[in-house]
Amino acid sequence: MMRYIFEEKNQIDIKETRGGLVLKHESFNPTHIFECGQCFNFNIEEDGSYTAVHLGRIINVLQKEDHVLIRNVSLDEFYEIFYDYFDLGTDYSEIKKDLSENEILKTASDYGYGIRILNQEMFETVISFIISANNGITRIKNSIKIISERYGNYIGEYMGRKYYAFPRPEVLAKVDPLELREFARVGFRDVRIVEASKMVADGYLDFDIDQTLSTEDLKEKLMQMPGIGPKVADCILLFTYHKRETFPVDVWIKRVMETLFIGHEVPKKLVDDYAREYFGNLAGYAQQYLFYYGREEKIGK
DNA sequence: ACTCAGGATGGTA
DNA sequence: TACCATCCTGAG
Repeated sequence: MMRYIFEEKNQIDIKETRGGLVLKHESFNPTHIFECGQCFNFNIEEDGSYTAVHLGRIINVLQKEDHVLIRNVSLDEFYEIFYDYFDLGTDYSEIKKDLSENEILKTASDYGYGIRILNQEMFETVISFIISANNGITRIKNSIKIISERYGNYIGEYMGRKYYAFPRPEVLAKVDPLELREFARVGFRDVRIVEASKMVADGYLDFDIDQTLSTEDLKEKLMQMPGIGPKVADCILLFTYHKRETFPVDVWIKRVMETLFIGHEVPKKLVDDYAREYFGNLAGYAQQYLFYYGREEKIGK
């Protein structure tokens, strides 16, 4: 496992220029990172760049010919906040190499080259994936946007658009579910969101303590919260708690696994067992490559 | 007009 | 323990 980890931050090639930060990296593709289904906090600009909000900062990322241009953050901010967010301490070329021993994963990881798993903020991830239950990406993003605009703090403007931070748990905990439903269009997820917010506001989750729990125990703990079942819990484990051996099974990844690996329809739990057995501690990465590849290419559909 | 979407929940067998 | 109908909403 250690061989996938870089130890020094200075191993990435990034320089400050007047146009922004120039990042030269063999495994970093903004489109694949933001469109592979792991996050909902970004906005696509006219020039093809992605603007995302993370921990109260607005960052813009644009793919150029031989580098990635990162705008609106200083080099210090980048190292301080976004190095971890973009998981830059992990060696994805090594992960791809290992996964590529399997032909299907070679195809999928070549297809989704430059995907990186974002290390996202806890509360925002919890609420975002509670909203994601039986929901579509467009509507999920829209709900989160409205919640931020209505209950979050104003951060600033970028490329003509105003941005707001995702609200703190204490704020969402006091919101009337009916109001949430009316404005954010979250439907039957309204009470789940407020109740889960109350638990987080009361300190039910603690990143450092939770981190010491086994993946299995932490999953059970997460599933005690309203709106969090097996799949949502897995997403939180993978995208917030760095539990990369997790393999969230949604309808897409289920179809992909049944079509490309298993050969016939099986219950979701079996897909999970199969994948975790097959991919081991790289299951989370494999899931992202397979999900992106499968959804874009409509595999099994 | 109509289906169904990146599941969770509560009830039933 | 394993299934199953039901749950808001609106994009396609």
